[in-house]
Amino acid sequence: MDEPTGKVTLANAEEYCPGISLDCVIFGFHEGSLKVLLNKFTTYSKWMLPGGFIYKEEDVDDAAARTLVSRTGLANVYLRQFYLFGDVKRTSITENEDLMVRQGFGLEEKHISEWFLQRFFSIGYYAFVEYGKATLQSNIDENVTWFDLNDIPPLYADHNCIIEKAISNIRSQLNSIPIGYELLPEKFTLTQLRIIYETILGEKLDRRNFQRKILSAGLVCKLDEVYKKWGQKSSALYSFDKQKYKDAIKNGIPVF
Amino acid sequence: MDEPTGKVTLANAEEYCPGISLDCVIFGFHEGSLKVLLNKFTTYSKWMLPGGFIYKEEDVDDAAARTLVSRTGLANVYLRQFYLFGDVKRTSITENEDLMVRQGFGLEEKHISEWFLQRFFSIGYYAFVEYGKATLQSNIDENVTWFDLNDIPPLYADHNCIIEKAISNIRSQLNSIPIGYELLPEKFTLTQLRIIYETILGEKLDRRNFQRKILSAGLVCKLDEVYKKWGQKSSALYSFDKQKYKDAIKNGIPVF
DNA sequence: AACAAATGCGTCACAGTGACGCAAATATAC
DNA sequence: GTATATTTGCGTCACTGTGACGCATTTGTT
Repeated sequence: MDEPTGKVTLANAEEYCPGISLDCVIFGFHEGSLKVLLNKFTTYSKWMLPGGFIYKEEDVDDAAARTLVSRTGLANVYLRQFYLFGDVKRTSITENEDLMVRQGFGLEEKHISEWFLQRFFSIGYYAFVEYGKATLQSNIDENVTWFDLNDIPPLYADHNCIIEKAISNIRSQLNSIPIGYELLPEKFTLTQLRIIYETILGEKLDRRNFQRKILSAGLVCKLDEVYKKWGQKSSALYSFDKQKYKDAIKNGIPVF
Repeated sequence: MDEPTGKVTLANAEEYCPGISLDCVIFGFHEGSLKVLLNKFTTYSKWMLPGGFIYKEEDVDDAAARTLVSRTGLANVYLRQFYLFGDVKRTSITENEDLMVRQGFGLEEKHISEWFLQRFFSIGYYAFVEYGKATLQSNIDENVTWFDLNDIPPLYADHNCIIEKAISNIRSQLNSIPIGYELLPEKFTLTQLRIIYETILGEKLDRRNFQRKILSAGLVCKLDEVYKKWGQKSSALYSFDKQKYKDAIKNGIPVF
């Protein structure tokens, strides 16, 4: 399984589709690096991807959006299904037994253990959110925190693999994914945008060539303001042209 | 649900993961056009994508490969998962009731109807097979036939949408998918290869530019033989360089 | 014999790309 | 205060890939 939202979830197992869950790789950008949102049950040792189950009369995309709202408070977020993880060994029964017991259930509670300890499929989604707008919904049962993408601990089940797969998926489609538009605040510098691309691609990009390419795409426009304070020379701020962005998405024109 | 392999399947429902199935969009190339493999129960009116269920201790990829073997006799085929179809309304209960009755089951048979008439997820796979090597496994209960991609009838459930989604998916990744290598026989003409790309892209390509581009990729090599008989002038035959092809896949170099 | 269709080979202009140069602005070290 | 490192803004240059298209040749059809 992958990620109930507290003890209620397991107890209400019969409301959900059996044997299937979803996990979200939620990306944010802050202080020059990409972040991923993770959560952890206070009773359990490992961090997990924010996930959830699917109600019996609920579309999968809706379930994913619900999962996102429940962790970040954000709706209408860029959210895409990218893979179904369906190997038998992707979850471990002993790991799930441990989790179940720590959540306060006895292994002899058949209606729960039969539901929870079976083989689970998980639908992978990735999302881009504006870091500053997300309000992390931690509570007594669950911690929710951003982790630097370069500093992810060993996670529950195959969740490390799910993150890897999300990134390789994004990388291969980077030309048509509006990653910067979704991750950055309204005003941003081209260096910030470039770092996002460099992180996903895993390589340095030439600053001057990157700038030329971005500007020639015509989706960003230079503002009069400048961004000071950080490093050395003050740099120009840019903003996305929302209309041209919508046209680009609609017409399938490469975003980058 | 999507496609049992005869009456046995429904009767043995408890062997499979509930609520989830898989469907394969199997492409072939013959006589200048792309084909898709469809099958139909002799007792039922609509054609379907070849699909199947997943055994409780079986990886999803293995289940997809098993489905492919059962319809074409082919193993080790290029086969990729591309999407999970998870909308509540993707199947219709009345349509499935009809199918179930025509398969010889009564709606009052609870263990079957509860399993079969519930909401179903379906995992989409696409495959490329060499048309001439596939041996279609029709039998008394089921017909298996190639359909021209431009001549697909209205199918069971959302299977027309699944085909559309497969094509749009392939189109967006055409640069890194070895579609020609998998679909064509060992010796082929560049015109055949070009038709495949034109069909997927839905547009005409300039013959001379296409040829230049393919040859510059270095994955095909010209043979001494020529292909006669078809139209007018005899054309040169080409063949894929298997070693360079493997390197290209391994190193992630664009295939086209 | 004229014509249509397909192939093989080539040209040409243009846009995009990678690599890199250099001056100006700003913070830190001495 | 001066030197140095870092980052930004603007530009150059050579090369490649691409789209558009020309034209002779081969072969089947009328």
